[in-house]
Amino acid sequence: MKPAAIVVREDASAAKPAYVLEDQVGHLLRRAHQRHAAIFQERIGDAQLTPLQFAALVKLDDLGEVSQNELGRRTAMDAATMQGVIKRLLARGLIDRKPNPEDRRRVVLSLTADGRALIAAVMPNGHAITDETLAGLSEVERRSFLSLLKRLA
Amino acid sequence: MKPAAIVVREDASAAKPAYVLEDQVGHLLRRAHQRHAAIFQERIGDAQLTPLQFAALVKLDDLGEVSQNELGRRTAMDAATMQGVIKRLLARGLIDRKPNPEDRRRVVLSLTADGRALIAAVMPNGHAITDETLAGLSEVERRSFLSLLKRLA
DNA sequence: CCCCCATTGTTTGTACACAAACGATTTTCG
DNA sequence: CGAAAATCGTTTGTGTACAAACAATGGGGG
Repeated sequence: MKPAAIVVREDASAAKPAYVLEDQVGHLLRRAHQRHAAIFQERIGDAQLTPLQFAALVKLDDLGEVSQNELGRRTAMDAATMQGVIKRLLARGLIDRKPNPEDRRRVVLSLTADGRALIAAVMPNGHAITDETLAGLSEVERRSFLSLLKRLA
Repeated sequence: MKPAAIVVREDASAAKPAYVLEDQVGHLLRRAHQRHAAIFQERIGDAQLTPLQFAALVKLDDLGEVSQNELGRRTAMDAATMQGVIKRLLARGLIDRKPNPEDRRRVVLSLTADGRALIAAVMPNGHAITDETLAGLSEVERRSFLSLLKRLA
């Protein structure tokens, strides 16, 4: 005869592990990113400036002159996305764009005076945004979180 | 006379804190999310299924019947985004949609047999995706990271 | 009962995000 | 040298993401 123990838990704990959406990294990363975007928009101080546009300006400020694809690599945007970002920054007169005489495939991007002024003005807000996003974590937790996140990215 | 120590470091460490794009939470969250999306697409096992569509199906599987806005709240999508997701799932015949007789503003969403079959088939891949995204972190680090991330989201 | 207000789902417009295919160039290598 | 391969920037198409405005409906409070 079959011992009862054999069928115990067939329906409960022994079942396949539940897929709890709220516990999945992907879902949590998406929500954290959404929250950050909301904080950014509210705090950056320039209603038109988006996170990607800000990132492009910051990198351009660092690098001086770069090609479009190179800037894309430094800011983790693909070439197609870069198109739109550059177009909008050009339209606002924040960046300059000219052909590269040494390589006719490339363009040379750089900040305009307006671009430099804007980035200088909103840079402190960038720090505040990072801070506000991490509010709720202690100093130690922040360091730990950022270090782990960096390894995932 | 002025002691030299007073002006030491005026230009270097004492300058305003540098804004290093690569160290900002927002940028890291964005990149981690990008990487996760790439892993998802490669591993989910259904070329048409996106992370949001998968999330909607999972929640619908949990809840049985829900309204569109309610499903949006449970999956962190706003009403406008939900429109597109629902439209594509309907087009593929994975979900069903009918009016709610008790409230003529609402619709009732539920999985079709095809939807249930698909979600059952790809659920294990969902776990594998979470796992692969967290590869590189130890068990302890994963738990720590997820717990901190959850507090940010 | 009726007016105010909240909620539901929809539409429009802007901005990422990426695959895929393209022409123009530059580089590499046989 | 010259053909193949790689890189650069562009375009098209699909799919999030969200603000803002909308009509239709539902739920009170006076």
